[in-house]
Amino acid sequence: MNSASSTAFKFDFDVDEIADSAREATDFLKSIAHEGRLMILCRLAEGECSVTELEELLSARQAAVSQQLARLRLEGIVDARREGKSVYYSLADNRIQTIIPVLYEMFCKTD
Amino acid sequence: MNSASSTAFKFDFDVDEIADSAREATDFLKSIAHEGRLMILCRLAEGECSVTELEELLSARQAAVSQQLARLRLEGIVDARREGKSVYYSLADNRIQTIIPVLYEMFCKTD
DNA sequence: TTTACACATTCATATATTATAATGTATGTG
DNA sequence: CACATACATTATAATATATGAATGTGTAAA
Repeated sequence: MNSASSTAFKFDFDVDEIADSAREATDFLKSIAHEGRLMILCRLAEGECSVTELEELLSARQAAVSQQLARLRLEGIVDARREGKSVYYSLADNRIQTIIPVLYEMFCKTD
Repeated sequence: MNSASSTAFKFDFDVDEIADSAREATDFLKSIAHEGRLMILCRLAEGECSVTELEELLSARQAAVSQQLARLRLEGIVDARREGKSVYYSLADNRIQTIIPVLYEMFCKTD
């Protein structure tokens, strides 16, 4: 009697399935739940840009920015493209495009 | 030349302001970026329920559930109401109601 | 090919999060 | 009152995550 989808709650699918989705969702949320990464993603939502520009935007050191970018890259959230000396990053995951406006509405609306 | 809203990016508000919003947003995201907490919030989105029910839903120990609930309570995300022996939790933050359907759409849609 | 720049990676350390176990408190029941 | 149930809190240990310093790599220009 563990993952019984018998009664008790109104979910129309079983608990394991919810748990899987929850896991995916939290992985995603964790990767954007970081001040620097979120700012990077907000910036990238407006179009690709270089590491240097992100470095200035965040007033952070290059290594720190690069590290966050690496994480986002590994998770398939952003893409990197080299052009000359610079590397340009852009969004690779549509879910970011979906959630950014929602967050913007919640936290950046001046009313 | 720190919080210069001079040029360079297309943001129509300055960097400090973005950083503040980003901070608020990431605090919020962090509090929902946890498998157990997210499942709790999904459940509460359907209506209030007791700790025992949550305990069963998550197949987690009471202490663990209580701890996550405490965190959500402290952050003002949920409310608790005592009725007899049981304590019933419910959502106290509209932003949860806003974001849950978005996440559901992203991660739970069976297509 | 040397130098400089733009960026990535590695590693050590600090910090935050989480699970577990033990204990405490409030409520209801016989 | 004695006891069971429902939940909270605390301390602790394990683990994950972030930060910083140093070093490595690829590219371009001289």
